[in-house]
Amino acid sequence: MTVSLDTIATLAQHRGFVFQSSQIYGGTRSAYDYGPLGVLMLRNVKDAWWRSMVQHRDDVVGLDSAIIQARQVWQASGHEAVFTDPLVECTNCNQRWRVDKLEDPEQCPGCGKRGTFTEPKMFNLMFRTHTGPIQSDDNLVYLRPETAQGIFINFDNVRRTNRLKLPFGIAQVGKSFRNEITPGQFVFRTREFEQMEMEYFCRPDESEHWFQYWVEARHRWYLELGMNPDRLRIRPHESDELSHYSAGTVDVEYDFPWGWDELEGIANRTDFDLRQHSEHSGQDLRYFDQEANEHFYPHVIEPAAGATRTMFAFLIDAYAEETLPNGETRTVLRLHPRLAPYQLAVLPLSKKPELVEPATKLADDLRRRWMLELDVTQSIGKRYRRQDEIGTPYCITYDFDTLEDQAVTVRDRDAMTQDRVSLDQLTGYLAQRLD
RNA sequence: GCGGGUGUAGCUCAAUGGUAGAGCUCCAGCCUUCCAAGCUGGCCAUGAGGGUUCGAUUCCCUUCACCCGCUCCA
Repeated sequence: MTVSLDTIATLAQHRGFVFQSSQIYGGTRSAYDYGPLGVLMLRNVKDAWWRSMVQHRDDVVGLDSAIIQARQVWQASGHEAVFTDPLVECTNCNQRWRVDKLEDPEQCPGCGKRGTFTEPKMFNLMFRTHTGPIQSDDNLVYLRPETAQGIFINFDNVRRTNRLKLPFGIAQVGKSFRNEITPGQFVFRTREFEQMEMEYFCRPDESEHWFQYWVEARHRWYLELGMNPDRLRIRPHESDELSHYSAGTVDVEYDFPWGWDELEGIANRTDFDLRQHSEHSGQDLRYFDQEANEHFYPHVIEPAAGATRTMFAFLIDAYAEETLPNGETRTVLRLHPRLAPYQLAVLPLSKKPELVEPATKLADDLRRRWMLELDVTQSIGKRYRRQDEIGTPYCITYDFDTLEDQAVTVRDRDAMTQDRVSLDQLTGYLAQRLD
């Protein structure tokens, strides 16, 4: 099932997953706003990541560092230099090139013409602002372009206060900001985005082992949440596309409507960051191994995923249109129950108070445990379709028989089958399927 | 940012230099009651700004946004 970007973007906006930012003013393409369903699903993606990376492990702890950090952080990390690229543009073929990477500064590698370049323009991909109300170069700061550096600069704080021994990891979920030249592909590339990053610190001689370990672990995470294996792949970076800090990187890629593109990068950052911050700050960030009685810089394996684009990929992956026996088409999001915005919908069969009142009580009871929508309007079939389209795994129908037999109908999203379940067994029935 | 294309209700599409229509969706009421039924009514649009004109959604300019390509990246 291949879904077009248009179709999925329309569904997302129509059902309240994602809205274009500043829409009433014409919109800005830098960012998107997450609506009632989107915020639930995005949170579910981040929760699933956090459970897998922090809660279920005894070797990884969490962190939430500041978006505004000292400018020196970005000087030490190399971002201030690397994220500032002078570019020239060829007026003949309209391609753009980094000046420092041109073999011949007069000749366009694209079309081969000479002397067709514009003047170099500076592109700084970091958002700039100022601390304090007075704007000057003295108080220039950047919005973080990645969450990773907040982890590195807290490496010693976290290690010391939590008495951590190698190998161990520090995980963080949060927003980052990059002045991308061209945002696009809906929420895939935006200037404000959310990352899920973990830095795993280990002995240098174990870094290859942990690199392979995390590539495998991260790949499995997507599959366990129901992503189609055929649309997911692991792609090692070529040596010429490695970042300035990386000794090896593989991407986890998804087959998006426009082709394979990156969900997550798993990089071997070596000791680059800790070494840089030690040298720039004057603080000794080496690790002391008591048994070996030696100081050294740990190496770092970094699984860095985009939260917003991961949610987007799950949305695309779950989308299906199918023809029903009666010839109608239904749209259904086959989302993993952990990722679906609502786990349940409670649907009284009729609007009559004798059904709506007890159904509301049932809903209030169930929503203490699961995210749930109560829907009273329109026909039951229409409400099923509505829930299908937003991925709700189970609909609970409260009908006139319920008043007699104290049982409800539980309808399955994917198979469209129905079970009659007595009210006193309902929680167990649902827990078995949802938790 | 550059080149090319496109902007009419939430969606799909009409129409027009002179009061912008429809279907679906959504909401309310009636009826019905397990897979998008029916009837009645209702809400909602020419992306924004400027110009030409007696009058602009229509013509012109600018801008914003979207799509394709280049580029960038989680």
